[in-house]
Amino acid sequence: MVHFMSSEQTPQTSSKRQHIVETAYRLFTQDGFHATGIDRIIAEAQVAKMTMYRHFPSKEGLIVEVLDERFRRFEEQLDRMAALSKQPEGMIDDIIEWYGRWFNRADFNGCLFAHALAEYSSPGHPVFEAAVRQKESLRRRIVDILAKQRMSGTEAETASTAILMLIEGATLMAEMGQGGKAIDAARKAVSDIIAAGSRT
Amino acid sequence: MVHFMSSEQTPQTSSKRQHIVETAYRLFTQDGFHATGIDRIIAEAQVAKMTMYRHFPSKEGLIVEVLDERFRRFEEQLDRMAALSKQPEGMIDDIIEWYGRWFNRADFNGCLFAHALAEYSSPGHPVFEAAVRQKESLRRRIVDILAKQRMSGTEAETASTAILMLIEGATLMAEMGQGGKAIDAARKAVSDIIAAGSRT
DNA sequence: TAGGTCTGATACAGACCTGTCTCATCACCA
DNA sequence: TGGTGATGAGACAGGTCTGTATCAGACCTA
Repeated sequence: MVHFMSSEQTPQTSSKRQHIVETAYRLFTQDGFHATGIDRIIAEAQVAKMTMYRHFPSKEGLIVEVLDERFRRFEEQLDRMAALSKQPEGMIDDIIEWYGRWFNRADFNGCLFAHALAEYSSPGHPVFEAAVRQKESLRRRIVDILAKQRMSGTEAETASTAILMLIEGATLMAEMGQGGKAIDAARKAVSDIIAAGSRT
Repeated sequence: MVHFMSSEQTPQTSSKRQHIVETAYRLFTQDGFHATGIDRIIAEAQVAKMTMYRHFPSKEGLIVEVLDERFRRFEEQLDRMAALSKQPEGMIDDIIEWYGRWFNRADFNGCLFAHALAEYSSPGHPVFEAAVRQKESLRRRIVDILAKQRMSGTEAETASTAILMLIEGATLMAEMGQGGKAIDAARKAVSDIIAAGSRT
């Protein structure tokens, strides 16, 4: 019964592989992508270099996998949050508060996807595309929530863009140590935007 | 008449020095800070390595100088814009449109200050601090404009934070090729926020 | 026990990194 | 003309980078 490492995702993911991804995530978040070397990752993950290169084709491949893995977790958490709240009215506020709690975590260090855009800014680059996926998905979720609140399609497109921008801007402010103020302002701005959009 | 290179800013800035700063700015913007090596900068600026190291203490010092220089240009342009428009009512819209024109430039590649925060995320780091200066200055300008529109102090603090977040978020969206949509949404959101703030 | 797989450890190649040093040359100015 | 400072060119040191190769041992399963 010969079995090769099936490409991409194995049903039962190797624990070594997962550990490498988690360590890389932590280091990429702390120090950035270019500033974090493979040697550092394998040292802190306590695996051999060849173990890492057997699981990932290259550092770039590892970065994409880290982003995709974080994207999956992001989706799971938002799905869970959506399942909990019954009516759509408070869901955007819930997302804002969820970001606020994230900002207060000791290991918060900005949005890894936004940082990936900063370091790999070429459209078409696998890292760039992985980052864009997350931003597009978040905006799509906001559009759906606004639609459930009976906002019209064109209004929801515009409002969701504004709300996404507020979230991204708030994350940037949180990197500068002003997360609390940012969340307060975002909460109020979202309320103003939705009120204006529903008033039409 | 012996004259040393006076520290920091010489009245008549060396043209070599300025050329290095401009080349470094272009490369840092295109490829990021860590991904851009000194060798590349001096090759494209067509100066010797020692010329660069005589003008700047280190790569980090060059980065800070590039950011500070861009910050000065940023301030100058906003000052000029403020001097042109007579009444404060349209000034925030002017800033939004100004960002919109920037997004459409061929050499647009996101905000260098935001990228600096992504790559140097430690508070206290000179690069980090240089980036924070620009964001704080922009918010301060918005506060002043809102105050001139007779918005109350506490309202203006919150609204300016929201508007800054919209601008930063719009810049991120523009990096993903959605600058037009972002500007439209920002324009409307700013209008909603100011209307709600003034209605109080 | 035997064979195959995964892993750790480590050396290595080749490139690139920052920063220093030397030396020849050029421009300017007294 | 002679001196002075700025510059160009390039070697160099010492480190780090990504990625590959090799070999010995651990582990599991037939």
